[in-house]
Amino acid sequence: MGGVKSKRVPRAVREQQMMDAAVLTFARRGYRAASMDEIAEVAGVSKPLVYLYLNSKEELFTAVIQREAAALVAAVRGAVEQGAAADRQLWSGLKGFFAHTAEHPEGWAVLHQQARTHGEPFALEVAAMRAEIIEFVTGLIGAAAREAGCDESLAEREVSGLAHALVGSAESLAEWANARPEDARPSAKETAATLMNFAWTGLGPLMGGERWAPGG
Amino acid sequence: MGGVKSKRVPRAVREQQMMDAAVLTFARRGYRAASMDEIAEVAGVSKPLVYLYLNSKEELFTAVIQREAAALVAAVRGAVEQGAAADRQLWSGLKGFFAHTAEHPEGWAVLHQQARTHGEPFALEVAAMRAEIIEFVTGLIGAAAREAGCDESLAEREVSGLAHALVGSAESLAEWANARPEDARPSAKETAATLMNFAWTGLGPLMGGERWAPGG
Amino acid sequence: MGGVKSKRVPRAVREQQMMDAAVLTFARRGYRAASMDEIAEVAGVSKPLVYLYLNSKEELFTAVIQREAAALVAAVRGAVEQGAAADRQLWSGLKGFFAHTAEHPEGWAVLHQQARTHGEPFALEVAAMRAEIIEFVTGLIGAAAREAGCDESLAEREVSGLAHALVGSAESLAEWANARPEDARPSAKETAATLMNFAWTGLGPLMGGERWAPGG
Amino acid sequence: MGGVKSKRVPRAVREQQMMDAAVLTFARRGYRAASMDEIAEVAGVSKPLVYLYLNSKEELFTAVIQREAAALVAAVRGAVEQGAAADRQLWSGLKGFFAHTAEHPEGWAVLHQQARTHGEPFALEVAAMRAEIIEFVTGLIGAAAREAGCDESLAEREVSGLAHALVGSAESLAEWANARPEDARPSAKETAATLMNFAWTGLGPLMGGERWAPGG
DNA sequence: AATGAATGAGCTTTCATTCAT
DNA sequence: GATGAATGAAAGCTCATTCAT
Repeated sequence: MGGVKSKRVPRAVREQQMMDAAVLTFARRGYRAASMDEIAEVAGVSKPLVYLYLNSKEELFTAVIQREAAALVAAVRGAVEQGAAADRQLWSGLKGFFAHTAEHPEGWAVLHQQARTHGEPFALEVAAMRAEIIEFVTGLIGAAAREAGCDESLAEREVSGLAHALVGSAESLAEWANARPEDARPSAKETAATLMNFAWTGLGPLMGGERWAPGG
Repeated sequence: MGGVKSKRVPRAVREQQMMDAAVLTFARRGYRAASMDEIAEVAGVSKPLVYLYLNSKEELFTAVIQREAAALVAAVRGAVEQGAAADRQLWSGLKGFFAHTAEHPEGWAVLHQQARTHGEPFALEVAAMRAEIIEFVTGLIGAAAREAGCDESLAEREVSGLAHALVGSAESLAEWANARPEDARPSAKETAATLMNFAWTGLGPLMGGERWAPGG
Repeated sequence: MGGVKSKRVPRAVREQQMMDAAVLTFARRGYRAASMDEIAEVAGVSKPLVYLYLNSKEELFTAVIQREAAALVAAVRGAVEQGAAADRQLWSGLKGFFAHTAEHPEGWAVLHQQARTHGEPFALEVAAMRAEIIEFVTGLIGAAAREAGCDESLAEREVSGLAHALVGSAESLAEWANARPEDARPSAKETAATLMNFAWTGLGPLMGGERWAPGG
Repeated sequence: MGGVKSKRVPRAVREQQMMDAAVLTFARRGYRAASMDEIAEVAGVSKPLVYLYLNSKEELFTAVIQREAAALVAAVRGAVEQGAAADRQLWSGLKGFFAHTAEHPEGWAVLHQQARTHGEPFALEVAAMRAEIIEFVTGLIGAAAREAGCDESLAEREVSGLAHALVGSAESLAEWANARPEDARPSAKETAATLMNFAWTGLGPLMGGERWAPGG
């Protein structure tokens, strides 16, 4: 591996190559089992160069987490139909989320599986990203409540729980979708639809035949 | 830990002590970062004894996973009100689930965070347990559909997605609840209620003021 | 392994069982790689009992070497036709030697391969046995010289070298014979004949058509 | 040992230093008892470097065996007077053999004592080298037979036995010579002469006063 | 006469990290 | 900008040996 030997590459580019290699390797082996040797080899450079640019395994991992987290948030934010109704905003955001996690399965695996399970410093990094998304969803739920004209009926705390449940189920579904064999893997749209039906309509009404549908 | 030095303990007992220590240590450090030295120390025995009884780190981890998975499944099964309506069964099962994960946070962390992220052999162990629960939930959704008189309206595949979404959101909530500071941690009942409202009623109806409530 | 569980066996018998197990295990694994655990298991007893009777791995090995060495010397001495001509004595002694090493391949392997290659204390034990045999052979060569009427013609030192060469070649042949596949393994008599032709007649005369034969 | 601290040595050189150290240590302690720690220390490097270059104890041992075997075969081949009469060829080859084993006692000990007694993979390595030499000796015996005009008189199988006996006795003598105290150690020439007298002339004729001598 | 329970010490191996060029 | 050479520290695992019964 390591592809074509390309010497004398500018620092910024090399750093990205190293982080790409790191994402792959962390996803494949797990944080601890991934060795700097393998990362360097996959990146096609010598180990000292990795240290020269990224300083240490911890810093490298942190850098990777931050890069992947930022990319994910950007993808979601970019997908949301700003100004639309709450359910439409959620729907579009979810499509963006599932599309990104499907296109970057290793990045998602690093964020969702590795970063959260290998010590506080890394977990906090992910928590920060998650907080951003939770805040966004919380806002949406509040907006939906106002749209429905039900002021005060939802306690702050209840909303927080709901937002966590929603985000959590989205994360679970993303992992589940990526783990499926390629030929049975649902599209981002399908996954988002499943979640909207589940979370917006609710199982009870669903049983009664109701469905959520992307409205006007 | 390490507690009182109790020498000459029968094998069966020592094995449980070792597995207790292992659960704690795997949860605290992660599978790879947990050292057999630390596990032995926490168990209050020498390392060779751990190897004598549990053979290797992998086997110890597997044994731990199996024990914790069995305990969790037993807790959920034991909590379900058999014969009740589908929503009541789900409600009681969820209470059992959240109660168990709250009482055994390390066991839950090992199952949810460690076992699934450190290689196929371990992940498969958890997958087997998960399959058991998914099957149960799938059955409940089917029952609910029949109760509501909506034959055929739910495709096999849609049900599977919904079951995954439900179980996934329960897992996420359990993790979230356990991660909260102790004084802000919701009770199992509260967490179960949040999830029932979210998943059974649905966000849409919820906004309209509807609530799910444990019916007669 | 370990055969039938026979409890409460007198010490002398148990010790022999243990040494049998040790011979087998040392031959199979080598001195260092043979574990006291395996020896105890093969002997069908618990490890502490081995220590109670044989004290340590070193002492066990020493005891094994001494027993096997004594048995081999006894076999050779018993086979020699006392009073016969020198070449007949050698011939009968060699037959005894090859017969014993063929019937006790593990014992021979321990003496020849293990005892000599794992430190002075053990090597000396074998050297003592070897000295006994070398002395016997040296005597035979001296006798042969007298029979042939060639006094003084053989220096002390030359005789010693010849005796070593003869014994060494016998040892090599024994190892070689035991290492052959069972169906191609020569009998003790055949091996002894090969050696007599080689060592007594000599390759030169042999080429001229001469052969050694067990004379009257 | 460990000698002068010479830092930053090219890999090829270091590898030879490590193998030198390994030969010494394996000969002194035996394969199993030799620790990688001691080998590294004798080589004057850190243990990880030994692993970096030689990969594992098994591979290191194999590399050592192959190097020493090749050196021994080269020494013998180089010493043989090609084209001379069969006995002269044998005589010169033996001198080369005993000279090499005397100059490289540790290498010889590793080949003869350690490699053959620590498991198939290593034993096969030595067997391959031995087969080369046996083949050479077999050829010589055949040539001698032709020179003496005795066609057909020697069965294939008998020749094989004789070659093994000859090589075996040479090996035994080499070991014996190296084991003697330095002041009583025979020269390579003396040892070769002893063996020629023993093996070529034969004890019987020898007793009658005949001697083998390096002919014209 | 015999054993289940237990350990100190040591081994092979790996890894994150640095130095000198 | 880039690397071959090198290591301190620790991890998983095993073994000879002993204690208490």
